[in-house]
Amino acid sequence: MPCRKGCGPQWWHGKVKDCGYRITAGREAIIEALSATHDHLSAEDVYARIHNKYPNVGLTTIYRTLDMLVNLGLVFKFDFGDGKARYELTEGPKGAHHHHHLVCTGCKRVIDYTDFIDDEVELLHRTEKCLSQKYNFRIDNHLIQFYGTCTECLSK
Amino acid sequence: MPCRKGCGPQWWHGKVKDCGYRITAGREAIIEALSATHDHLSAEDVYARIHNKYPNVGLTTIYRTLDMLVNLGLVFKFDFGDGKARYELTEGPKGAHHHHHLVCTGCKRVIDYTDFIDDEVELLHRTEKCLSQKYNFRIDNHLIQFYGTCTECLSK
DNA sequence: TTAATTTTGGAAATGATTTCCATTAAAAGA
DNA sequence: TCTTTTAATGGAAATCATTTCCAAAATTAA
Ligand SMILES: [Mn+2]
Ligand SMILES: [Mn+2]
Ligand SMILES: [Zn+2]
Ligand SMILES: [Zn+2]
Repeated sequence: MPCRKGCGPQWWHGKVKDCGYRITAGREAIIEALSATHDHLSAEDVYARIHNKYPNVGLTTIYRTLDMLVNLGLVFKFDFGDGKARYELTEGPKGAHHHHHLVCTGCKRVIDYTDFIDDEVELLHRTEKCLSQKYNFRIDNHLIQFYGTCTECLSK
Repeated sequence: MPCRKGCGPQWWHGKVKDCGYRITAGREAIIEALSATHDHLSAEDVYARIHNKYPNVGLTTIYRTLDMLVNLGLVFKFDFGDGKARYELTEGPKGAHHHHHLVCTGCKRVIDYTDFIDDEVELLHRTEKCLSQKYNFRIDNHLIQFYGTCTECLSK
């Protein structure tokens, strides 16, 4: 018998519980917000998107939870140069959507791209293997970003 | 006749002047500090290294100058996750020393590496060409970083 | 020199993130 | 279900890197 809609065990519950953390309404809400978009949300963005449905989740909890999720590897934290940290799920319920970023230094807009992603990842893995050996450094993940000026900013 | 030691026109003067900026003692001091190391200095680090020789250069000037240098493309600004921005010359008087970074998420130590750098740069350029066309985005530079745990942190 | 303009440092403001701590809620057992 | 243990919470206050302001100083051009 299937559970009622929205009550089923979520794909991420395992990892959270395995690490000794509890499943709470706030945490559900935060992951729900991140799952619902491809945007790169700041902590306040998350707060704004959650607040109607979960008025009793405070900003502090959001910072704390995002931090926890980053440590668990469920969320990536980025600095796109606009003065606030931005977050994105590493993978959704449907699986990974591996991509890198194009960052406009003018307006701070961010574009996800996947072109050449396989080549990039392949090279990165090769490099990782070499580096981790040479420096005895355990590599968990990588970051690739291109910086420049977006269409909108160019036409000004 | 050669100029007195330390008084010669510096490699970076051209770019600064061309952009209408003046050459000042503070600016000399800041570039001097960055030139003297491969470390990734924060604004306060620069202040500390300069303060003896140039006691009248304030922290505000350092922030302002670093910002200017980043805009001129003479300096890179990084976020290695320790809560403060870190800076590094894009190229020294001897020319470019293109490298990428290995960042320890434990202790925030940063390792410069150049292994596979040519392959990386070649692939990045190929990708850049494609992306700039596809998204009509002018790409100025790129960032590659690997995150993980360094030797010291591993042995604990 | 003088005048016009940029640069400056220090104090104060800003704003994202953290810290504190008394209260609440989740989970595990009885 | 009730109880006990322990983790999680939110709101106020603190933190601290960076910015903003502005009158004074330095630089450049005339
Ligand atoms: Mn993205
Ligand atoms: Mn470096
Ligand atoms: Zn833009
Ligand atoms: Zn380390």
